[in-house]
Amino acid sequence: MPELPEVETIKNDLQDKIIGKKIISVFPLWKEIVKDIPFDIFAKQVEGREIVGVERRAKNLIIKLSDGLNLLIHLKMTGHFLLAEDSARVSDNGRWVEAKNKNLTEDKQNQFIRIIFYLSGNVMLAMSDLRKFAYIKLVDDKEMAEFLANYGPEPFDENFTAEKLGEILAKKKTAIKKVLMDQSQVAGVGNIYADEILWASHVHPLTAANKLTDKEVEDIFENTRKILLQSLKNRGTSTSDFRDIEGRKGTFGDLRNVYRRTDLPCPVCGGPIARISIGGRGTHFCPRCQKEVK
DNA sequence: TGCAGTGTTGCTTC
DNA sequence: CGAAGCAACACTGC
Repeated sequence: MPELPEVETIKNDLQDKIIGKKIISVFPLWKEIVKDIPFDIFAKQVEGREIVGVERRAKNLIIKLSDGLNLLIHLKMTGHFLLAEDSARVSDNGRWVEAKNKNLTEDKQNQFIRIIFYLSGNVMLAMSDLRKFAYIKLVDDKEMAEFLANYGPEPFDENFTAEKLGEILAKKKTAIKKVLMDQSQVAGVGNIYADEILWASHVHPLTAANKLTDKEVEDIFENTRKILLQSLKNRGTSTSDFRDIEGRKGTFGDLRNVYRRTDLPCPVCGGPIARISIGGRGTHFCPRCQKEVK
């Protein structure tokens, strides 16, 4: 589940590897990954363009192309990129075949390649996505700006403060867990980090957002930054599908305290972690440490 | 073995 | 209009 730290990891790696390269050609293994326009039109539009930047906003990855066009990419749950340098080729079943990149395909998660970009300098950029939820859209700068305007503040934006978060939460009377995961309120937090942030803040996930004390809001704000940064330093969470552009797993999963730890002991009090469903999502918390529901 | 669970977003329904 | 529910999909685990 690529959330902020996972998409940021991909962004950073891609910035080092693909900026300045030209898209020579695009090879589809599943054409429908490109939304809104036919694949052939898409291919014609992007071929020959230079990659001039890579950015992230919320969980979106944006690959900026020359002359104001952008690849707007959402990885949804199982999407990830794989980059291969030198003489890589692809077989018609979507698997990398050249020996140099064999380590990438031995991992089952890497075997669902849907599209490949052949770049200048013998670089091949593939997008893998087991569940076919991920998409690529071709948008110009104006459409991009309009789309991104729907999102809430970025956790690491210097203008985002505990006070700003407090103003957002005061307007919502639903469960804090839902608000944290709502991309139009706060950008980049998904199920894994919402559970971890609330545990670290000693806040029960069902607590109404507008009933939180100033102290709790401050804790949630601080822990959001702290946990996302810690995960970023660990190159994300790979408890299931996430891989970086070299096919490697992130290590934050080893550091998690509650997410997917149902019935295991809480690292602080030793009591069993509980699992409930909030908004249809599995939610993990410690009933002793996160007691109060207001 | 069949079927519930998994998770993000956006569309539909209330 | 806000909020809840579900579909999109494919694989895993019980």
